[in-house]
Amino acid sequence: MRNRNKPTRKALSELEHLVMDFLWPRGAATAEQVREALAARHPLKDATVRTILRRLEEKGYVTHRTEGRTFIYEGTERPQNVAVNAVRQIIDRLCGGSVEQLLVGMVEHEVIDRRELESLARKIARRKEKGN
Amino acid sequence: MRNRNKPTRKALSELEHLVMDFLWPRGAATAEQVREALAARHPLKDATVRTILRRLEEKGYVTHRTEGRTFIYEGTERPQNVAVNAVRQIIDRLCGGSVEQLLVGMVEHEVIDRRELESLARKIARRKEKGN
DNA sequence: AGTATATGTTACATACTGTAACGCTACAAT
DNA sequence: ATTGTAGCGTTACAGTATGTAACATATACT
Repeated sequence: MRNRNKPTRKALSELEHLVMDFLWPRGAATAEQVREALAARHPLKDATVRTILRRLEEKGYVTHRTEGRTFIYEGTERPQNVAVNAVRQIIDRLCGGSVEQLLVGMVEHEVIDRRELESLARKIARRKEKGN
Repeated sequence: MRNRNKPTRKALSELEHLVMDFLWPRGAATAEQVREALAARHPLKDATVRTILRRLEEKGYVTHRTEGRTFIYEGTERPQNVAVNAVRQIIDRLCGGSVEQLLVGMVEHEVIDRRELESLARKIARRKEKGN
């Protein structure tokens, strides 16, 4: 019901996503490390990788600090947060703002089983009961 | 855990979304009716509207049948289904495939309250118990 | 000084979006 | 039968996004 107005970052492109997939679990990395990591499935010149990193920074998904003359990039937000923001928008645009509608749909489409959902919800409710 | 492989339709652009926002609750409409509906907030030439409808059809969001020489457009899928597919992808790409991660995030970011979630889940579990 | 390395700047083809003009055809009114 | 009109088909075109990278520059070693 409420509406926490997050800055609504621009969406990630496919390649940008690939980079984040490496950066997120990893925490931080240099352009060269990113390039090496992607090299197997997606070989790119270093200039290309740096372009992507720069664009990611423009979009607000990463920041960098300098260490010597090397840029160390790091995600600004955890992927789940990005996920939540995206889902929030989906709920607003496609489910008339109703989380219930989404959950019902997810159960109907077997994204999650109704029993699983119930036990998960219970677990989350308990877990959050005291002290975050 | 399972992975119902939906065709992964291309995402809706802003304007396409506007059109669907009219088409979905409405059920079906002609290009002209769409144009009239959007006219207030977003005046467009009929050719433009028809372009959008054609693109929507290419993307698989609508179909049309002919009535006389007029095209009647209609959504192929309910918005909640589109939502569920989108969320499915988000879960895969951003939550490591874990619905739980998403739900936890949603509670943490107050997209839904933990108690609400629990009671909703309970309600859904009950409701779906018999029938369907 | 020369070489390797890291960043800065600029480019460019393709695709996607918003926007629409122009042209053709079938039906309605004269 | 002629012609205006409503409605579709085809084509266009500028702006932005995306994938991809070359070339220029600065700096740190050797």
